Amino acid sequence: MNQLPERYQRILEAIVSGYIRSAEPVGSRTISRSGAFSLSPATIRNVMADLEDAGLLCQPHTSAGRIPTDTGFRYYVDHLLPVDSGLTVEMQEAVRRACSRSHGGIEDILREGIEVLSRMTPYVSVVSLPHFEEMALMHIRFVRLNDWQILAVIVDVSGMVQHVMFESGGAYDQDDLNRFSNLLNGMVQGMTIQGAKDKLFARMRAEKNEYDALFSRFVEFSRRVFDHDRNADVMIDGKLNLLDHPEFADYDRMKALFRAFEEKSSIIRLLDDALLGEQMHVVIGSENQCAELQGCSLIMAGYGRSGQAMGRIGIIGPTRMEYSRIIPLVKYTAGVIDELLAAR
Amino acid sequence: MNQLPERYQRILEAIVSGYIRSAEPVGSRTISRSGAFSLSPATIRNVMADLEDAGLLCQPHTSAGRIPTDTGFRYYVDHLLPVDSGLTVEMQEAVRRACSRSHGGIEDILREGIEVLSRMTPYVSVVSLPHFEEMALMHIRFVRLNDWQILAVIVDVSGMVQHVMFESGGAYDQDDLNRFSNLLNGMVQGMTIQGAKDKLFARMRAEKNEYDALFSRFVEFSRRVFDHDRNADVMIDGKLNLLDHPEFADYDRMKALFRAFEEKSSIIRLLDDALLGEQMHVVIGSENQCAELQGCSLIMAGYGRSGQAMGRIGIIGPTRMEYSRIIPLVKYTAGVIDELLAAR
DNA sequence: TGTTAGCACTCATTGCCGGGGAGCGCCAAC
DNA sequence: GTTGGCGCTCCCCGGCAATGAGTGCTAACA
Repeated sequence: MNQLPERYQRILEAIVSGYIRSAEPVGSRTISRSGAFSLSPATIRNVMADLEDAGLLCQPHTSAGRIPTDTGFRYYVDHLLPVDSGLTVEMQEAVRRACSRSHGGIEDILREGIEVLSRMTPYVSVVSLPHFEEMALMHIRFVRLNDWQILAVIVDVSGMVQHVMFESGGAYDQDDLNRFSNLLNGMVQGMTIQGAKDKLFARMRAEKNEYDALFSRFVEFSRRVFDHDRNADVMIDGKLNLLDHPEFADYDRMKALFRAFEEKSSIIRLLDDALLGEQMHVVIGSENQCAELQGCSLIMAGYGRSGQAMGRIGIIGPTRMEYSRIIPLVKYTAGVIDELLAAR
Repeated sequence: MNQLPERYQRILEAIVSGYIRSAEPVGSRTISRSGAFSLSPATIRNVMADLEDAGLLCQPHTSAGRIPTDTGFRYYVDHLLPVDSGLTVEMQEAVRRACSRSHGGIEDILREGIEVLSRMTPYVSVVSLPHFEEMALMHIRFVRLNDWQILAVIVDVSGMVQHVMFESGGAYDQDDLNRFSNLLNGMVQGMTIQGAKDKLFARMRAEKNEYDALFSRFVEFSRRVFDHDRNADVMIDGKLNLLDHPEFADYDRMKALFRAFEEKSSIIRLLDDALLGEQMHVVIGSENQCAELQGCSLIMAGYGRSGQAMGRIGIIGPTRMEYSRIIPLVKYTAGVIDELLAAR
């Protein structure tokens, strides 16, 4: 989209932010009387007609005001967003306090993060967890629960803990398991789950040692951890917020939306699709391919440690979203998470 | 409620099940033509007027058919429920297969349980987890993650696993921690969390041993596990099912309902309120005190091990619910869970 | 005494119509 | 390039009548 003349930009900006505020089509009179322009409605109408020809505005029906098209919102986000971020010190404080409250693993930090986001905005907040299989292993340990059950606890460097319970199929006391844990730790520490799995299988074929039976059992049962439910890879908070927006007042629309949140898979795809390289990513309206999420925009930012992207945190709302406030907010939140991860 | 004459019972039964099927007020003509009675609409009307006087039926407006009141549903459930349970062998099989699929802890079993319930019915399924604090401890173990972080893994007899991460505040190698784990296990195994906490505090005051610093740290940080979020004590599945029922087509009503599911606290209260002694418990319509859940009924059953109640599993739906199918289904599911718990 | 047919009545729902109002496009004038 | 004016379109809303389902009541019948 090539640059628009100054006046056109200002009028587009007025229409977009007016529409964001009111959720109603914006008419020429409204803009003329807003005081920002000393132009008559007729003049504004001419400009609006041109903006409509350019595909930035549209009319719900012949005699209604204009609303921005997705392209119009895109132009607004790319060129017209107020530099004054609208991110107050109070908001920054709230985000930082919430995220720092948790002393637990990364999962807790992220949960607090989306929780504060959906409390501070009238939208839905989402976050994708680090992909467990791709993370580096920090620790594996086996715990003897009783004669026949063993618990394997697996911790990755980001502090995510997974556990899997399996039948031991033999008599092992805790000292056996401790030795085995130490052995395993020495072998796989720092590797990814996938890498560890490969190495273990290779080693298993190569040597027959005393831990063989237990060991193959562990590999077998740990598949439940490794091939774990991808739906658990995303957390969502504030779904109810969306019910307050007039664009979702339609029952079927709302149903589709909640179905998407329940399924989670389309949300995961949406978060994953964005190039992990970019810091901020804004998907506007029909730019997302998910049928249930038509009419929604998604603002997201990557988080991670030492430059390594681990996942994305973001906000989903109606296309008519307060971009000027949400974009810096999401960006700031991702930054806070980065800091907290770096400090571990 | 005293016993009604045979004909009154049969007509009430016809109205209730008709209303359950159609969600529409049932008129005298409909019943007369259903074939079950060789009575004219006029006669039926007389009976219906009497049933209305008795408080079992009501009319949405003067010239509409009748719908059952909550009292009417209660009478239906208590006296008229078909003995033929409506629980097919296929349904039993499906429940058993789903619950047995998980080889993990009790949490997985329960998750599969409510998942199959909400797939087999058009309602919401809920389950309360065993109260962690009241469960007997099976195992505590400490894992050294790195120089400054320690992970405590706590397993209760039902197989629920909780973990808490804390700063060690000193140098401990894994062997230290193993010794400490063994010591602790010897002390608290079989006790409830609450009992263990009390004992640990007493012991801490009495003796000063080499693990003191670490130990007090563990107690301090484990409060996060012990005083954990009660919202996690209930799982809910199939919320979307409710959107298909006409009684929740009203936007505000639906909003309130989803808010209740998001908050979870009222669901927990509802599940907890029922006397744990009773096997089956049916709460009909306004019998529940929760404002957001007006117009809903709840059918629940206790599950547990060796006669000891651990929690409750149930189904929430509109007052107009298929009681004849759901009551035996919930009962059966709870039974399957009992069996699986007994087998561990 | 229980059952039935008939009739008048009530009330929600639906479709239709017309007025009011918001907003636009176009045009002519400045 | 800007403005005022005019006619036009379309949504929205209230009123109105027709429809239909279902009731209560009453009188007649077995």
